[in-house]
Amino acid sequence: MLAYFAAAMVSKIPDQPLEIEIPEEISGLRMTRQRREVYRILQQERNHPTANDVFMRVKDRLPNISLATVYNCLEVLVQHGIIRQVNFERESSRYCPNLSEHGHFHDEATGVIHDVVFKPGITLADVLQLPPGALIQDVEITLRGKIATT
Amino acid sequence: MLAYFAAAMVSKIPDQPLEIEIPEEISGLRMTRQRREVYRILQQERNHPTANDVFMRVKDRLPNISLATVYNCLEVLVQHGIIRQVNFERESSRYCPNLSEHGHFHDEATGVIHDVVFKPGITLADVLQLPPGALIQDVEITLRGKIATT
DNA sequence: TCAATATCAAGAATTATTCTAATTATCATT
DNA sequence: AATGATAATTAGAATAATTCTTGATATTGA
Repeated sequence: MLAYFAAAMVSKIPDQPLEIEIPEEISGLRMTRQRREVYRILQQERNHPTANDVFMRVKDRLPNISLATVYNCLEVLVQHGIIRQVNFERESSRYCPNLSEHGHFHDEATGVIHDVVFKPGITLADVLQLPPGALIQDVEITLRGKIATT
Repeated sequence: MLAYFAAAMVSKIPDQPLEIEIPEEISGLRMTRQRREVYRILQQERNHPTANDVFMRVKDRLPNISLATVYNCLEVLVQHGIIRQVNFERESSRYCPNLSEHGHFHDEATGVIHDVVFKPGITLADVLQLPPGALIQDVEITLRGKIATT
């Protein structure tokens, strides 16, 4: 019994970064338990997880959550501009809490996805010849390649 | 009977642009009948058709072609760098014979897809902060928005 | 011509995602 | 706290694009 309590206490020591506080509401969206945990995982796992990745991780805290709910949560978070959805070719969508304007470099050798930002002071409109009158609502810049090993 | 022949002759007058000649082989890829017709349609229809769009059009000339074959043809043409595959969000892939470096602006109001090029003299490496050693194999720049109606 | 290889067709299988219907939780009022 | 209204969640079925499988055809090279 003592051993059981000790184990329980030990297991409470966080091996993850300190828990992130998430408010009751973000951008007018009520943070339900499921949405909160989904969002928390995106904050912690910065490696652009898929819906299924999130599902597997979130089950630690909400064992009864369904994959459909994870999809629902991710969708509503995207719709409210709280996270971004990122697509590579026709692979599963990935999700990312980084809202600043950035693209993604997909290292084919390792599978790692790196965020890529513009050089300071440069914006997309500076470099592209857009159709006259174009009003841009969303931009996706995706690069595939490898990182040279020195 | 005469009327029938006359109608048949009239129907032979091309309403499409003059037929495009396609060589026996492109980039080391043998142009079979199916590949040739698929490629011809991409050359003619510059509106970024989906595999199914191509399938419907190609059936005029090859009534027995299957959708699987259209997918096969498109895939092998992409693999040989003869055409490009373009993805918008999670919609059906679209295909495009324009090989020059360019992005795509998707007008949400009309559904029209415009090719977008860099301003002269500017290349992507000029404007992005890439991870050190990054070797880029492929770039996808996708914009969504509307065209302002003056 | 004949064998080896490549391509094609038809339909089944796969996979990510969305939908449906039933249940549960939350909120605003009393 | 009970009540009704609304929103969220669940489980599993449905969907749609694409890929796979298998057997048939076509093409090439000897």
